[in-house]
Amino acid sequence: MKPYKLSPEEASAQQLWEALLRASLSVRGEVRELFAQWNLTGAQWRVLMVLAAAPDEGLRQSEIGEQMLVTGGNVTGLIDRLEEAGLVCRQAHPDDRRVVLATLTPRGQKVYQELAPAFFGRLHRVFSGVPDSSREPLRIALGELTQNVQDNRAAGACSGSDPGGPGPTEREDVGPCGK
Amino acid sequence: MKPYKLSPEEASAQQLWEALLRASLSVRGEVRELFAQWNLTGAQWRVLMVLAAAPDEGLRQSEIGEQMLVTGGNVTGLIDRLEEAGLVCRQAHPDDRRVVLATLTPRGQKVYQELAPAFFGRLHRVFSGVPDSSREPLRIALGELTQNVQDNRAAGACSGSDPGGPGPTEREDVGPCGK
DNA sequence: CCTGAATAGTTTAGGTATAAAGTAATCACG
DNA sequence: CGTGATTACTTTATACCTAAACTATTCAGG
Repeated sequence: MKPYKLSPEEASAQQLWEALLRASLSVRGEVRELFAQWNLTGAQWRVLMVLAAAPDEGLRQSEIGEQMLVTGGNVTGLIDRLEEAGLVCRQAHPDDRRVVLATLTPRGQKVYQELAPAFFGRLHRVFSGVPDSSREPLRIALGELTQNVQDNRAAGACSGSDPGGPGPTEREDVGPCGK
Repeated sequence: MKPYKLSPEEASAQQLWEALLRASLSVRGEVRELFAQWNLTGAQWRVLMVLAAAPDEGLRQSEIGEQMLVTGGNVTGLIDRLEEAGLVCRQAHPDDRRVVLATLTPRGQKVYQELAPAFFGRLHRVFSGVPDSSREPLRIALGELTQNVQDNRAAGACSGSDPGGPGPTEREDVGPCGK
């Protein structure tokens, strides 16, 4: 198995990506159990946070999706479950009947208020190993990375900056185990 | 809606977590379309990478799960689909009949060899905005963060370092929309 | 007004992920 | 040897997430 020799820059990018992925997976796992105590999931908590920071009239589902970087179909399901749990409520937009405005119910606000200290406290402990002096640079670097990806995406959508043709898309004639 | 006043350290942790999450989500999205051209997903590609770097006899499913930071049940499904696609093959362990060894089929090796340059190249472009001088510190910081989480988890499992009692776990008496 | 394009949300199909329960094989030890 | 605990994997139930197709509404011109 010749292991595809990476160039130095590619290797560095790969290591960075691996580290980024593992870090985010680890933190995700670390806070998951906390949410479980409130019968919540990470995604549901994220919706609560977004709505808690939103104006009183609430947010469109599309706005929630943008802030969470998830698709509209996903938001539909998320709000479905939160509505069923009585934490969020859908209201019709007064001027545009296509739009759904989501707001926290009193119950949702209560859950947010109660869980917030535990959540942010846990997060504080998780990140306690990162020295104060490293936090700003780290945050900046991650923000620039995110921005970079989004810019590349916007640019690549118009100009054909991807010369390589697409790979084989079919997958018939499945061979047996290689031995 | 009083917005739960965060302490400065909590706010800094929250910003870091938000930046980390958004960065990893962005990169994930960026490479997704590349995999789609090969009828692959990000998770499936990750399995191929792990197996490509593995010894010839292959890896146990549990080892794959450890490297990917996912549960065993997840690995079962992943390997199921890759096996069905003819990219991976399950073999019995010669000495321990509980163990399944997963290896790349010739077809799987071929797909890996073909997709690797495109993948690492795209990754290189994604991370091109991160200056060389920042990469090592960034990687180190992310690695320490991951380590920190895992240590905390191991420690917290034994000693009761989590004083706060669990929150309300029930969710009946759902109230109507708060207006 | 009418019609076609755009927009907001929902639905559907399929892959990803967990926790928890279940099955089969191995191991430890009396 | 046999039995209970452990280990490796699978199964089940549920939630997350995407892309793509669909519905309903609004908007822009003619």
